[in-house]
Amino acid sequence: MSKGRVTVIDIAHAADVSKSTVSLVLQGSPLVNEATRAKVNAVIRELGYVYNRGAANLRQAKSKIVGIVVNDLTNSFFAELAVGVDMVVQSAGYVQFLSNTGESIDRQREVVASMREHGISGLIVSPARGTDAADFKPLTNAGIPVVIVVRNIPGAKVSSLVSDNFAGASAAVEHLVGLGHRRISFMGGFANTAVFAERLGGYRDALAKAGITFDDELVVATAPSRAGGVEAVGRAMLLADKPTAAVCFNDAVAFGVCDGLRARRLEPGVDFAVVGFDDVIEAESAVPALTTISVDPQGMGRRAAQLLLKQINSGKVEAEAIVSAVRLVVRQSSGLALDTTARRAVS
Amino acid sequence: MSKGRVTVIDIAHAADVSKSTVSLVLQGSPLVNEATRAKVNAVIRELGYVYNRGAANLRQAKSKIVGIVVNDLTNSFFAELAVGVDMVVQSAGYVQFLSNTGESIDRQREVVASMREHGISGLIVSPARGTDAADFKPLTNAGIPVVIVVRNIPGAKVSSLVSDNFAGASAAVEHLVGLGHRRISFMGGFANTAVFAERLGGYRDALAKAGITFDDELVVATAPSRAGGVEAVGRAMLLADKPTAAVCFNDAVAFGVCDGLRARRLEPGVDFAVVGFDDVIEAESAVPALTTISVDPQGMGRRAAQLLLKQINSGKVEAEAIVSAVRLVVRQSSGLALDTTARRAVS
DNA sequence: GAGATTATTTGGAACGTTCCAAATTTTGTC
DNA sequence: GACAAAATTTGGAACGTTCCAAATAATCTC
Repeated sequence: MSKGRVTVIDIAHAADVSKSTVSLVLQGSPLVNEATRAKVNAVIRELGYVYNRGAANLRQAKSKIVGIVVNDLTNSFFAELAVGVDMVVQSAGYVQFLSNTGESIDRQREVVASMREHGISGLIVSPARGTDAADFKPLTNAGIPVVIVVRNIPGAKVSSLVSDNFAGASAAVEHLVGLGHRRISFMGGFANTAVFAERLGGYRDALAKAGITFDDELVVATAPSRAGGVEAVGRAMLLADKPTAAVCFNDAVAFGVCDGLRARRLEPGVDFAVVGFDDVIEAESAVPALTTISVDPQGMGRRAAQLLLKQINSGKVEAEAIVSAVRLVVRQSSGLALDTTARRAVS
Repeated sequence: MSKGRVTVIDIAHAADVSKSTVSLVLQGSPLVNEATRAKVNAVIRELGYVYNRGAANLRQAKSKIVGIVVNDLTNSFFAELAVGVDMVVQSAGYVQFLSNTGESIDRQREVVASMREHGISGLIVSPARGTDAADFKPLTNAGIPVVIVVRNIPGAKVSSLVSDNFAGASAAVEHLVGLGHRRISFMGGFANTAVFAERLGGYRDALAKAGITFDDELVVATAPSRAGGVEAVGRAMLLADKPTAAVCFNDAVAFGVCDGLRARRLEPGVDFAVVGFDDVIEAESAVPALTTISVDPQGMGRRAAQLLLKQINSGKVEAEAIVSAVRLVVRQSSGLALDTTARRAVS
């Protein structure tokens, strides 16, 4: 009693009841008499008892732990996502294992295995590039619900929650066309990813609808990072028929594009229109404020967590695919209508 | 055998050995014969056995779980920190509970309690503002090592790892003085925090060493965010004797200061020198690139994790206070020497 | 106040692992 | 091939909880 941790049996002795009764109290069962409940609770506080969830799980096989693995926590988009998940998970009385894979498939496999050993009862994952659809089979086979977020994995028979990339890119193009642009570039992103394909699809579709013929040269794929954005501008500006606007793969790229423009003495939002994708937290306060497609990563995190919890509680592993609506947020980086700009430049 | 999960006993039966032997194999004990080991391992793979760490912990009272709670994961400084922790924790075979408190003391208390119930064997915490030194007493009493990072809590008898705020601010001032500045403002941060006090202390000390008298008006405390930086510039520019340079509480503030300067048609790094603090990932690629005090949050995360693991393994809870060295990284935002700038402006 | 109800409490037996002490097998020695 | 020594294997008994069936206590009914 002096050394080891305080257990339910210690409480039982001290409160002069059986361990079963203590257990009932712990679970807030209505079966126990108010007086005994009070007595037990008093002893619990007095002895500084701490509940051992591990032992409980062993018996009930139902942990209050979910796992979340993201491919790049360094990217504030994913950090926001994690925060969103954390919020709902926390208030549902769960706790989350969080791991960062840094886009490494091996690491991802390791952490998922480790989480499984630790008895997670659900998993949210933003998969590393190149993740195989079969990688989550063991989880689902064991009845552990999995929700894939952000990046879809074609063929995986698990739930997914991705943003409407097609509609987003499409809206960005429409916006630029509305401002008078016709040479619109698509900048950044790795070409062999599902997200890239979806966004590029939206871009092409909107161009077609506007009667603008698609020009291969205007899509410049680079790393989806700030540096990638800088590189993209560099390549695009080598063209004979230069673009006057760009829809970027994501906000990081968009910021890089702004940097690159400035390095060429072009002011984003004045001399060149740029639209981002994601609406990260800095997008609003940047100069110029970034016109972008808002996907509300924190909200996505919350929805993903809600979906996961729903599946955990319902006990059915039926896959559900949600595409999350996005909306265009017009700020300064896309500038005024082209005509106006032209007039200003002349005067 | 058909329904429930595969257990060590199932393996034992299938491999025709005892459960003890299986356990030995699982732990990689040298006591077991190579042939049996191979046989058991084969069966393990074949049956798709997954180790139940919960059950193991119950017996050994030694989990492979650490907790990490941060006050604001949305801030990329802390996200980086978490990634650093994750790296070493992962490769040591541990897994981490991560929770975000969003500066809420109540939430912090909740998650720490929850983590404790889940049996963490160590905790790394970047405490929410206003955390009481006594809050971690129960943990340490139970022999669970705690490492406080980033923000020190005076009086807490636990290990801590903070960056050398005094030296950092001091170096920033020296750098600016070296460039010829004499009206140097200190911008951003909440005045009632330990970190603020330390950085302001370094600032004052360096001013004194340079023979510049400290002017109260030049320290403008605001929220430690981008918006706070904008606000700070606004306030500082109301002064009769305006500053020509600023050392900022952190990089977020510094970016805000740049925004604010631009809004006033001043170019950071040309018309006004700004130095940040933290060296977040965007500092390098921003325009202008931010001169800042590099604290390498990811490195801090790694060191914190190493310290924690050391304490977990050694079994002693002796508190250790580490202050992590910082270094000045000169980029463009602090500009050229004042004279030069002046000459350029005239020409 | 006896019998029937209802409310409360309670000992085991799990859960899946590790540990211990002891049993068994193998190897070595002469 | 008998004995000792070393190597390997093995049954229980934990660990701290929850669950079940059953026991006990309290209340009601006439």
